[in-house]
Amino acid sequence: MLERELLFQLEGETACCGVTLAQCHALLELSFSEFSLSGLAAAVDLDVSTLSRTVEGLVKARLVERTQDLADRRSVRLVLSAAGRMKVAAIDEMCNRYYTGLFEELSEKDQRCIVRAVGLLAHTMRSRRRVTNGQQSCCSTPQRSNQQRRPARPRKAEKEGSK
Amino acid sequence: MLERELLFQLEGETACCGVTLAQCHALLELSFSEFSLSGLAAAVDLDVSTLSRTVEGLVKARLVERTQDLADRRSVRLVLSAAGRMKVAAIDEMCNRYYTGLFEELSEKDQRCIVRAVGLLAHTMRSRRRVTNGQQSCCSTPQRSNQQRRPARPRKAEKEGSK
DNA sequence: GGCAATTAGTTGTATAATACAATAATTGTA
DNA sequence: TACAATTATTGTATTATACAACTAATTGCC
Repeated sequence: MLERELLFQLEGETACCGVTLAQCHALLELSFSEFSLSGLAAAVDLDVSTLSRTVEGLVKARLVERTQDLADRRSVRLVLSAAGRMKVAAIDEMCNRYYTGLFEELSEKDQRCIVRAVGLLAHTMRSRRRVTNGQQSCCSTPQRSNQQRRPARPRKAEKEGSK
Repeated sequence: MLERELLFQLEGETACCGVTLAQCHALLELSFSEFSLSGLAAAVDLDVSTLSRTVEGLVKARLVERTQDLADRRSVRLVLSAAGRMKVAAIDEMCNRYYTGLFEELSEKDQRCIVRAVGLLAHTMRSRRRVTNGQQSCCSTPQRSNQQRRPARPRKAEKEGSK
C-alpha cells in the first residue's frame, strides 16, 4: 500500500530545532493548556519518568514553568513560558514553511485534497487509538516503540521490616 | 496546522511485530530489490554501522541472506529470504488490516481522497527530501533524529609510526 | 609491479531516549 | 491515627544510534 511509504517517510522526521521530539510533543500539548505531569504524560503517551526528565530539560531551557500545585503538593503545574510560546510559534512557522513549499509543487485541487485527507486521517487515527489502546494489533498500534519495552525486572527482595 | 497532528500520530507508530523499525525499513527496501550494505544504508537513511548491526539481526533471524559479492569481495549482497518475504507480507497484511479498519469509518469518497493525498504526499516528500537533504530547515527534515547526533569525538592521538 | 589511497563492512565506544523499579512526600479513607 | 493510594522524582538497565577506529579488498598512479 502507498500508505506505507508515507508512514516510513514521516517516521524519519524527527528533528525539531533545539528540542527533542518528546519535548516538542510536550510543548505542543502545553500550548493548548496547562497540565500536571501525569496528565501531560498521558497526553503525549510517555512514561511519567521519561516525561519528568523531558520537562526538566524544558524547565532548564526556560521554555516551561513548573510550579507546585497548591491544591496538592505532590503535583506540579506545567505551563508554557513566554519563551516557550515563542518556541512553539517558531516550530509552527518552520513546519508551515516546509508544507507551504511542499504545496507549491501541487495543484490547488491536490492541496485541498491533502488537507482534507490529513484532517480525516488525524481525526480517525486519534479516535481509533483511544479505542484500541489495549489490543496488540501491531504495526500501527500507536504505543511506544516495542524495542524499548523490556521484561519487568524482578522486584527487590521483600523489604525487611518496616522502615 | 492539522498536519502536525498527523505527524505526531504517526510518529508514535513504531511497533512492527517482532522486528524493530529499522529492520522493518530494511525489509521493505529489500522486498523491492537486492542491495549492498551501503546501498541499503542510503535507502533507509541509517548509518552503515547501525545498519550492519540491524542486518546482522535479520540474518540471524533468517529473514535476510547475506552473501559476499563476487564482483568485489569487500562488498556483500543482501537479499530477502523466503521467510523474509513472508514476514514482509505479514507486516503488509497487518498494516492493510489497520487501514482497512480505519477506512470503514469513512465514506468511499473520503477514502479515495486519502489514498490520493497519501500518494501525493509520499511522492512529493520523497523527492523533496532528495533535493533538500543538505539544508537544516528543521522540523520536517527527514534526517535521523538530532538528539542522536553528538559532537565529533576527538580523534585518537596520531598513530605512532606505521603498523 | 609496488605502494598509496580509497572503499566496504565490522567493531568499539559513547550518548540519548525510554520504561520498569524504587523512593519520598502527600493525600484519601476507614 | 494508621494505612493504602497517588504524584513526581530518581535509580537502573536496555536499546538504537552515529562517530571513530579498524581490517580487508580494491583501485589509482607512478
